[in-house]
Amino acid sequence: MTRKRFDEMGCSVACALNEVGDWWSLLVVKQAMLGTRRFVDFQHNLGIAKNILCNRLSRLVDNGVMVRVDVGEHGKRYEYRLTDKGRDLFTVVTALRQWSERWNGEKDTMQLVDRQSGEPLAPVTVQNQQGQPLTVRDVRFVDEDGKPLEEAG
Amino acid sequence: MTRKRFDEMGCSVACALNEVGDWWSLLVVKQAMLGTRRFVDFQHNLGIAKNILCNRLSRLVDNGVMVRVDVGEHGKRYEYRLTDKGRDLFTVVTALRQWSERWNGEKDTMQLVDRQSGEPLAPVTVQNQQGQPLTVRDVRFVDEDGKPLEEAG
DNA sequence: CCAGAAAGGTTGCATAACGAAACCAAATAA
DNA sequence: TTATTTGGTTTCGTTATGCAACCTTTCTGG
Repeated sequence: MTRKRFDEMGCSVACALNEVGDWWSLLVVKQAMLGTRRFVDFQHNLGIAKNILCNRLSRLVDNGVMVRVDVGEHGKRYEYRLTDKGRDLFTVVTALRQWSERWNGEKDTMQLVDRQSGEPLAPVTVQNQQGQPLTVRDVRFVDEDGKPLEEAG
Repeated sequence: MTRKRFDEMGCSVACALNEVGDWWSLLVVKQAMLGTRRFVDFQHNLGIAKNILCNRLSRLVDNGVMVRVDVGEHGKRYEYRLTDKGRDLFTVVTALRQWSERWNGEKDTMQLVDRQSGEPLAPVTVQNQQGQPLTVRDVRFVDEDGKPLEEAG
């Protein structure tokens, strides 16, 4: 019995979850955003089992989220770094972090600030073209022809 | 061997993933945002096994992301609806959707538009207090005292 | 009212994912 | 040279997942 495949459901959310939807992948990406690059550092900072970490890094590399860079003199020392695709997950990770802090309280000692001003970040929001924030009730789901979807039932 | 617990790692991202970090939870939430409320509708629209769906809905209710509302005349017909906490995941789901569309191409027939103007949404971004978009390189990670973190190693 | 279908689960079983620890080869440090 | 670090793989036991069958209560058609 293989896990349900999410990349053929015709849903981009499912497709994204197929790549980073397991328990560990986004945490590895988040850790990489903090500057971690070496296998052992991921292992110690996350408290993840070695085989799982090995598997996750391989999957992230296969999916183009990270790259394995050879930094050894004779080729047996590696670094794992984010690609542009991986760095682009910053929005997702930050939205998730803020959501957790809003609803579960401040459980994180770490804070993110604007490097230039030193001020904390603004809450991540969905916005329209004019930059006004939108809730899920302010949007409509339409198909490719622009017709509204009624797929509740 | 129980799964690694993410809610005691001192990381709000991990804490969030502890609640919605499995393969299915965010898809259930996304489906609820489309208007789905009934057990069988989730089942058919997602193609999820009944016991898994049952388990996920229970977990989402336990975590305050959804509520089970009794809609039967004599109490055996239910609806599952998003709470405010659940609706607040709209940002996360939308960021994930847009990320997937940017990097994996348009695999979704569905589009989100502003209900008022009918225009497509703006890309979700992390912003500073002035509303200027920030990448991961534009931010600094600091501890509670404002001192920069150097936890790469 | 009665038969059948539908809603919302639960249970059993087989397979896949996961975690901890042991083991291992190459490269580096002492 | 020996010890240690790095980046894994293997083994084994537990947990998660998928599928199908079953079960109870509630609608629905006649």
